[in-house]
Amino acid sequence: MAPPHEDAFAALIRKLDRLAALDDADHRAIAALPFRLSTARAGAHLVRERDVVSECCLLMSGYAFRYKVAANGNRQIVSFHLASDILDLQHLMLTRADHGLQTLTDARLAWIPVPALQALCRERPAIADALWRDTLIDASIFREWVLNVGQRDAKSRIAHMLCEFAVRREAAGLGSPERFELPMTQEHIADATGLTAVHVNRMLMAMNQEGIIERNKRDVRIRDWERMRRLADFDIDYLHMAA
Amino acid sequence: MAPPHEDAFAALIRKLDRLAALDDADHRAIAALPFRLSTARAGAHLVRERDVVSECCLLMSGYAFRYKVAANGNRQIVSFHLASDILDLQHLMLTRADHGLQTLTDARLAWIPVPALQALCRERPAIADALWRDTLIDASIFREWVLNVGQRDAKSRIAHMLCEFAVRREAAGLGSPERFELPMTQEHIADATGLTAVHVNRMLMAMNQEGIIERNKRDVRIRDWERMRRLADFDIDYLHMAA
DNA sequence: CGTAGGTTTGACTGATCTCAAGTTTGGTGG
DNA sequence: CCACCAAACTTGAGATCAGTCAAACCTACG
Repeated sequence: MAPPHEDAFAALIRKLDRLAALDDADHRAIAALPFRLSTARAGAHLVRERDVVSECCLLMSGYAFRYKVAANGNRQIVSFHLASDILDLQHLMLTRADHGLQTLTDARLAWIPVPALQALCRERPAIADALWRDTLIDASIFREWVLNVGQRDAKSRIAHMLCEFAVRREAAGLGSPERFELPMTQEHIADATGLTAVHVNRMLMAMNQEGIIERNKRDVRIRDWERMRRLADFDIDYLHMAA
Repeated sequence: MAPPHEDAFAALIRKLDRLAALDDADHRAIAALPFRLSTARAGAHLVRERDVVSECCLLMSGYAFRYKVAANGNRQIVSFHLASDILDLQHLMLTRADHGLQTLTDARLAWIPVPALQALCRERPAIADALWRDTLIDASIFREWVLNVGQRDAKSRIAHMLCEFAVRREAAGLGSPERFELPMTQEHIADATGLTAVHVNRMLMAMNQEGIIERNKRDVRIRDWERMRRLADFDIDYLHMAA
């Protein structure tokens, strides 16, 4: 196996290539970024709300999520992340974290100093464009989540979350969207959709019985993607993958 | 009264000044931006979902909102905007609109060509920083809205929306946060909080009776800001106004 | 093989929605 | 200036989706 940081920076470069027109000098500049490697166990807290952050975190393997906590103690997960995602890119400009960041599974991470990223943006405008674009897509996903949590019924919300996960996973080269293993518990799904774990369970059971998905614990197979897409009201445009 | 575009660009410059350290050359570059003025009546559609957009829209006076529509016909408002906000700054990088944009009141608008803004960002990095920062704060607000709609009960959601409106209004120099006139109907509030207009009405009546607010139609006075803040679970940090 | 975390199921509760009707208000044309 | 109209607001009664509480069941891991 190749040194882990080569792998991940390669994945990052592939991803940024899709976001803007990068040339060889851009690729070299990314590969030359300073970083600090670390590993984290499942459930590890990487950033806590209100922390002052001076590094951005590149997820090299595993899964993570961002969340906020309400005064009543309820947790809202605001996004899920997978390998090659830069978590908390907003700390390029906003130093105080407005949300927490936690791993879902064991993970490998590369921490990149914010000043190095800022310098990179100054020197390589195409990279700045790609990163800015990435944060704008992030925002588009949040808008879709506001819609999801605000206007769809329980079953559709869960279906939508699953569709998004399946599609992003595929886009990151992590395998087929038709069948995959969920890294999150039903409680995570509940906190991401504004439901309770009990109700998430009931809805998953129902989707199973209706023949839309086939499920064994965390293992999910989407049996009828078109019905799933309709149930979820899933329109891929908000992910801005093309154009 | 001064020519309207001088007013509004002045307000924009003041706002961007708060987001990054701009110098006189930056100010002049902003003032020199090409633009097209227009006016719109209340309820006018400025951008529709899926439109290909080649101008960014600066709101010079009045109020507007962004929204998405679910397959079941439900509308989710994802943000409210007021004078000096740049609406749809994401179109700097994402050409296809993933949501609609509509006025709440009569409004004056300045449309700035995207290529002019992109050139400005290349030439004046401090302005690029300010605009990027603005879009990141936008995203932070969306995260807070996901939390609001996903985890708070009806009364808190509405209170939170009102707190945010009051604070942003004041920050834009539009008057006191203790008393103001709402530009939106109870139906707009409902669509922003994931509730029905009927229930919004009941909750507003309740807040009235509890002495938290005093209300006459659209006119709102917050009688007890501290109780309001607690009810809303409103923590201003997510607006990233300082630092 | 014991245990903790995760999943599943059941019975009951309740916050919010739906439907429906009545009231108020602001704007418009006569 | 007034009368009218449509939109917005208010109120009530009943329905429902999702929450709560509680217990049982798995199963991976130490």
